[in-house]
Amino acid sequence: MDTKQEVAGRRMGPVGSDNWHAMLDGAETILREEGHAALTSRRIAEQIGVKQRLVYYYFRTMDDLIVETFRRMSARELARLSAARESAQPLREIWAVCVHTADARLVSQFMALAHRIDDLRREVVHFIDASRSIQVEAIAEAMERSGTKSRVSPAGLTLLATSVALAITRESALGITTGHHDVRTVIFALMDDLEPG
Amino acid sequence: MDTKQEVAGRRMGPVGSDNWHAMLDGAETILREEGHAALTSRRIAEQIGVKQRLVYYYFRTMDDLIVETFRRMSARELARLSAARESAQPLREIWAVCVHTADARLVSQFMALAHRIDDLRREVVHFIDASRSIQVEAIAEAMERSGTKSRVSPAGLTLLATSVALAITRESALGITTGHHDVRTVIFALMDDLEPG
DNA sequence: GTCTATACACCGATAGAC
DNA sequence: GTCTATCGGTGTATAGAC
Repeated sequence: MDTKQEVAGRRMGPVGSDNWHAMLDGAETILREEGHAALTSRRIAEQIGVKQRLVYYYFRTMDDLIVETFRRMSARELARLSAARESAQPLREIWAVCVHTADARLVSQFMALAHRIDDLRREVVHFIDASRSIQVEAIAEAMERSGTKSRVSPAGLTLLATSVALAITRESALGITTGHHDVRTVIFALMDDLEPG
Repeated sequence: MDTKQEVAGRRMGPVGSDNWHAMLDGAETILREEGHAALTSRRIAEQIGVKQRLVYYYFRTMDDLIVETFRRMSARELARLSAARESAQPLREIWAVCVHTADARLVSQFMALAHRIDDLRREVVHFIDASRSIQVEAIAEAMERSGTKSRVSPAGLTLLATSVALAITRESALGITTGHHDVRTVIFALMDDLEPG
């Protein structure tokens, strides 16, 4: 994690260094608290106490920085999902990860940015594919182990669960709660069948 | 629809006039095709063939224009939902409205902007509340009429359906289709029970 | 009503010193 | 590695003529 880069003859800062991480931390904070409009090189520099020029020493463009921010975050999230997958109660743990760590605001900012930044869109697609794979495996295994029959395939159940998890976090952030409790009850009843104990 | 306004002594263009609508049309198009970053007064003026100054004759600020764009669009959407609600097959019609007209890109742009613009966030909350009311009523009535029993309340079913409808449109736009077919099958099976014919 | 012209702030990105 | 300084561009918004 100390690879120096050189792009088109320009000296670049080491990937994975303290400043590098600090800048991504700053980007995350700004995105979460102020939104994409405030995510500028100057704002990031101010946030972590360096000069604006330094941002361009570590990242070739602002878009690069944004993509890297998402990449680091999604890697972290996938690691959490993998860990949950291998826990004693995979389904409940995965549900907890989906509901508690997916910051709805951050997600909406990245989704909007993915519209414009092709590399980011590719990363988003990769993240959704990868996380869904983990979830589908977990559900398929739980169905087999518990002998539960369902009209819905593991892939279908996964889409259902992730959809409502995201909707619940998004709406909660907006102060909307209609139907949330009822859906949670259904999800937990389903998990009681699939993952007893 | 011809109310002239005056704000802080500044002459303002008539709400509902041709130019007023043209500007909102332009804003929608730009948001859909280029994203929020491209939504500027200059870009809108260019889009509809007027000078940039005119945008500020019809709208006090860009944020006002954005809020108005969402307001007009959500009113249109609510009208569609109401019409679907009173059709022969309300559930199927409402599902069609949710899946086909909710442009996932536009939604993500507005959600991201709502982070920053308080008035927009209020409009978004109002829209979600209003549309959900219509949907819950439709489902409750269908359950009663068909005598269908369900573990899930109408509000819960509504949240489930709207969540997956949005997820399906969003993911389709990204080229992801895992589980989509299976979930659609479940939804349609459910509607076969609730709304025979 | 619609325009020209413009003030002013801020942004991304780079050159080059230390 | 980190900095000062700066260029060129673009954004919001307003004053005031026609």
